[in-house]
Amino acid sequence: MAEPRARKDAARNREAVLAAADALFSRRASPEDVTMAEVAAAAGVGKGTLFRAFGDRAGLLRALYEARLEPLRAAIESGPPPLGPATPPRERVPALLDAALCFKLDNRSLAMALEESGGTSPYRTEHYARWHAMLRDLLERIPGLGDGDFPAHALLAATRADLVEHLAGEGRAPRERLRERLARYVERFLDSGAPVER
Amino acid sequence: MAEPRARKDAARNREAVLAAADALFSRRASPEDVTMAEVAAAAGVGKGTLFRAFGDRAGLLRALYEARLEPLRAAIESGPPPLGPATPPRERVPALLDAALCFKLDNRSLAMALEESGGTSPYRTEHYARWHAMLRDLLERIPGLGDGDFPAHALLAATRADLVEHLAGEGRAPRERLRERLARYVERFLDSGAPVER
DNA sequence: GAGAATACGGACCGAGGGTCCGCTTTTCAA
DNA sequence: TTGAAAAGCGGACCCTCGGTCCGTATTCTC
Repeated sequence: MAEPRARKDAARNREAVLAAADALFSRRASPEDVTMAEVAAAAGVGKGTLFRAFGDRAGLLRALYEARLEPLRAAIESGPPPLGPATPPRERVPALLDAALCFKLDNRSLAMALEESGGTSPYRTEHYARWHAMLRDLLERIPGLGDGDFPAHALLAATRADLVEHLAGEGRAPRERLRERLARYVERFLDSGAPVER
Repeated sequence: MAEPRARKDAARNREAVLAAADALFSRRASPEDVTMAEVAAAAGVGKGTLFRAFGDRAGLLRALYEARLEPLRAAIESGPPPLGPATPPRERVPALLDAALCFKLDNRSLAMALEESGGTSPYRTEHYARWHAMLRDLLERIPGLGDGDFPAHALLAATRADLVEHLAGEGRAPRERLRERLARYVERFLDSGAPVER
């Protein structure tokens, strides 16, 4: 369990790789054509080092993703409203989905690489489980909506990386327009079933 | 433009490949581990033939998918209600989405292979464009719902192959339960915004 | 400062998608 | 019917890429 603490050259190289990969994925259009050898070269490191540090391609992607996700995660777990835990579910759900969308917009190629690129299903990751569980719980706390499990999946599916890419890529729809459209969609769903107000 | 008509051995081989691939993809758990060489071998054909007939892996997948989709497509374009064109939008939308879900359930590995496996975005395919356009138009014909473009994407996203696989795979949720959950979700969306009746 | 532990890196491997080209089959016009 | 050009065949071959291996270099510990 306890990590025996990394040697300092190992730590340095790990950071170098992370930085290099980060840069490469931002620069390149398609995540497919960033090769592991390239990442290693860009980081000034051998392939062996890269693979020892991250296990395999998926591991590198996951580490990168997790790193970029960190601030958002913090904001959700202990930040101020509307993302933080003090927000009532009815407002927090749209806020979370908006945040997810923005994250995908800001990290398009990386998100694509992780969610789509072969082999590993995006639904089997730990962070998807977190998002889904949180959303499900919030939904079930909103009166009038019943079971939140499927809706949570369905709403998250509306923010999937390749859909976002499809809608935002090539200068199709500007960021704000997309956010608005998603917001309207979510709102419509939340308003249904519970004609509480008005 | 005009296809110069295929030679008969070419036609025969094309069918053989299609059949072999169909069988292989049904048999195998993950689409990833059906190799092109394998397909060729199973069809009793050389790799060259396979690639000449379908261009590349994605082409083969597309052709297979299109073939399996054909009956459904016919039912939608000219069949009886609730899928056919005579159905009023309010009932046709749920019917279409249910049909999409069932199709994914019945063709899990193939759908996974096509939608997910690297390179080509599932959103750039011609058949996605058809589904989306149809759904969008229907939605916009339902009073009270405004722009149907994004909702059409979002609703279709709820039937994506890997999500379906995630929910149905490993004997998690039985077919009927999934259909019901999707139906409820769609219904909730359609009921909102337009408190027409009641 | 010595020895053990750990990490380095790039040569190497295997798999799989895709191509090439000499040979066979089909087609079609005479 | 026939013969030659067009179309197709197939599997050896190539190349890229993820991943491994191992002799060498660096770091840690005492």
